[in-house]
Amino acid sequence: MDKTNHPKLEEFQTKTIHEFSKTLEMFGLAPGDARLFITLYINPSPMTLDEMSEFLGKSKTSMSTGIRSLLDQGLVERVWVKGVRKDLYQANEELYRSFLSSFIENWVQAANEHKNNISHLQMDMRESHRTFHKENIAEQANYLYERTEEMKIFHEWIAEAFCNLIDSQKK
Amino acid sequence: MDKTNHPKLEEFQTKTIHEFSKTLEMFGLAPGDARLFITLYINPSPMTLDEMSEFLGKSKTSMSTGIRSLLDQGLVERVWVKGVRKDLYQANEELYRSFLSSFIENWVQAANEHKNNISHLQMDMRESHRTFHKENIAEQANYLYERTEEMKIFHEWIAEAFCNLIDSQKK
DNA sequence: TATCTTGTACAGTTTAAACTGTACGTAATT
DNA sequence: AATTACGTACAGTTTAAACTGTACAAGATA
Repeated sequence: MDKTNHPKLEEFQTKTIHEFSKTLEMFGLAPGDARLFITLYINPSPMTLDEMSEFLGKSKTSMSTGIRSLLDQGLVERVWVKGVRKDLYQANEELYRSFLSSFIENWVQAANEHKNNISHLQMDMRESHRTFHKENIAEQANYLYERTEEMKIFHEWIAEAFCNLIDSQKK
Repeated sequence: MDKTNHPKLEEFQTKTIHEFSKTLEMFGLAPGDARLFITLYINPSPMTLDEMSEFLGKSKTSMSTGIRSLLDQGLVERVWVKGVRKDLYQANEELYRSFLSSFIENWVQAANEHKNNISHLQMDMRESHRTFHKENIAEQANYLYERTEEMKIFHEWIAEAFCNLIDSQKK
């Protein structure tokens, strides 16, 4: 990490990565991506793929795909330094904002989407209502329908709760 | 699912499972566990391992380990029906409560734990402060320390935000 | 223009997770 | 007491994810 490094410092860096990684993984970030992100996060200056590769002891290809993934999630940004040919990357400033937009906003969006999909399912089910009644499986069908209704409410609650979380951070 | 079933109904059940599973997976539930949980959730009566096995098309062993996992997470409960030899299981009532206690409470706990671990790391780092200064890596070491400080605040925020989420549901 | 560098696509490999079938301990049935 | 039924431990298999090395395209350098 950076050019020179010291075994004791590196130990702390590794431990920090290990510890903080657990939290990010908890929220769905892949372990490898988490380690890569934190590596950038705790390094004072932007890093090249080769530097990351050396520090994490993984191939350059892994770093390339990992960085791509982090870029897509908005957790990392590319940085330009004139005179430097290699690509340089750094962790986006402000952990909260990154976290919020990368995870929580995605959850809200996904919750709404899944809810809509369930609504469409319900429409299809209503169309089959007569058939179910004829075949004497109305009980099961109705039960399923009730449950999908609960799922919709659940999704609404998720979306609302996490929206509030976003607002509470903005202020 | 139950004794008799109908292709059309089964199709809806499968689709419901597929759809709702995405949401539960988003919060860290393993795909297999999610499907199993939802199977129980949408079935009007408690199910045996054999019934789950047949419905999901997976081995009985898988069901056994899956159920164990769901029991540990408090998402499923065993149910007694006199005269029935086989173990019967059903999804815990109230999606919210299950969800809250199984996921969010765990997150809060984990966030606090990780924060404590980082605090301990910081103590160790302070002890190495002189060494770092001597070896001219004070800048990197200080930067790392600053970042761990931010991580602690981040963890506090996580814990608080999710605690509020729990409270907002209780009322 | 010819030569190096750098990032990434791709195929192949390693590693880990999910799943299955058999075999056995325990408890119910006869 | 003998037999059957049930759940799960365990070993082995299949499947998917993570990772690597080579090769190549695009851009910089000379």
